[in-house]
Amino acid sequence: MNNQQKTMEKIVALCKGRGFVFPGSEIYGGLANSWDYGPLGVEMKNNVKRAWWKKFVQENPNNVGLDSAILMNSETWVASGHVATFNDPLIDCRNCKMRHRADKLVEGYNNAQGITDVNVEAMSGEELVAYIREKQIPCPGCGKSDFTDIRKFNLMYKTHQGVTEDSSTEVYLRPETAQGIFVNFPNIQRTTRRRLPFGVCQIGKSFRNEITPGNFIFRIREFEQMELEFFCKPGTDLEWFQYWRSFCRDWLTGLGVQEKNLRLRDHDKDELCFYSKATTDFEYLFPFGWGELWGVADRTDYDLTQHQEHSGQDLTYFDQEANTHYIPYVIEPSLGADRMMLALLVEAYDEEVVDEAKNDTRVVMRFHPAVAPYKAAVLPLSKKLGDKAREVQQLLARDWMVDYDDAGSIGKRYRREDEIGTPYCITVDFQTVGDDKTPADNCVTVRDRDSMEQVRLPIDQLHEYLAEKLAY
RNA sequence: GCGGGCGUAGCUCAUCUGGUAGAGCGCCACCUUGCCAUGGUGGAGGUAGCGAGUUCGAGCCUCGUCGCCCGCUCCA
Repeated sequence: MNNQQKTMEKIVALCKGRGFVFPGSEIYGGLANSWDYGPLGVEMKNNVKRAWWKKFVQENPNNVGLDSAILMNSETWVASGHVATFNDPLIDCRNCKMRHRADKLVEGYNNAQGITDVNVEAMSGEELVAYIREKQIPCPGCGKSDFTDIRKFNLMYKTHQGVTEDSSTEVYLRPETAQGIFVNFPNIQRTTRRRLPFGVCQIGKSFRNEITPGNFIFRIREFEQMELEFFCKPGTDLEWFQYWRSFCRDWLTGLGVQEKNLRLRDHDKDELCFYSKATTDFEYLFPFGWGELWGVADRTDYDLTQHQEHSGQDLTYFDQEANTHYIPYVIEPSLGADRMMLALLVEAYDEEVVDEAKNDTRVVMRFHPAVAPYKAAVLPLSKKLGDKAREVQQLLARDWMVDYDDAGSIGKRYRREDEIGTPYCITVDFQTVGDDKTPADNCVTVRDRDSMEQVRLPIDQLHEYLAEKLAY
């Protein structure tokens, strides 16, 4: 099955039907583009985050973790540039209803006309509108020049700190987790006594009031990021950029993302953000097309320099060897946890035709064991075997999420587990417990989701067997 | 924000030109010594998004409202 055959409809239906992801606030009619992770979804998401943390923090000698606050001093966002640049002056064409960014409209017009003596970036909203009307700049959509006034769209969520709205301080919900790392750079460097290079990892929610969210959990307004800010000596940054670029790629493929569904796209000079020296987008082939999954950027010393200027604090690093102070350069691999979830859901989705004549297909989620919501399921062949089966489940539950299902035929239960991607099914049968004629053999049958092979082994070897299979 | 579409059981849908809602699947219980959906019996579950109007009567017509989906603008 290729990724175009795995339609978003199928993915969304499976997620809703099995408890991975539900539409947010559903009983009230929903809230556009908000999604809740259900019992299976939260297990899987936790697994994704745990896998990331393991590779990027636990096993990495250079990196440490952080969990900074969502609400930050508003000056943070002035320094980072978000207050200025997360504001888009949008304007609508009254004739064809197309929406444009006013500054881009003027820029495009000036470029076409060869006008170079106008500084668009310095113009206010009123000036932009006046300019557009004076020059009768045409709408790229329909050619007419009949525009509304500018409406400001700030992509940052704003709220108030303090009990009454009017007398309190405006604060923003962070639009990225990165700034929490930058402002803590001196604290972390001092308390961990790290020398460059070192990195700080953080997983957390961010909020962007996107004008157009969509595609299920691909673009949502409340999302979770897994970010690393890797601080290094100026001049070594491009080397580290390459290092993290391939490190990230290995992590993805290690979790089962196929090379053919992944492409690394380097930004050319025009596309680069104002702060960035080099950026690579990791793009995944979603059912709706290629979409950004991971951005690896060389942010230079932009952020720390900005914070040093705005805060008045010294954010330089003292290099013992060179006996000099400097502001480190930063490599930022930034990954969306929700996008990673979606990519893994798409990657795992598979349909098998069991019997063409009967039009019988089954859905199998071929998750990497590390991200599968349940690592195993215990299925007693009969409800009479419930006591023993529960015992087996409890034995394994100390270490893993293990499902238990005794409802319906055994075949139906295998299918249910296949559909939620459980890698191993363990059946307890009458030989396990024995009866009047035959003694108990204390063995269970373990069935592998992908190979469909069955292994019969003693219960006291089960834990060890699974531990080996599930090692990540 | 604009344009288009949609809103009947958990899911997929039916209900002929308006006459007080049905099916399949799923789910649950019991029976079945039963290893890869589709044995048997029984059962739960819908004031047709919400509100108003027209009508003797509205899921079906009209208006409003809420919400969702698709497209566009945007995604330092």
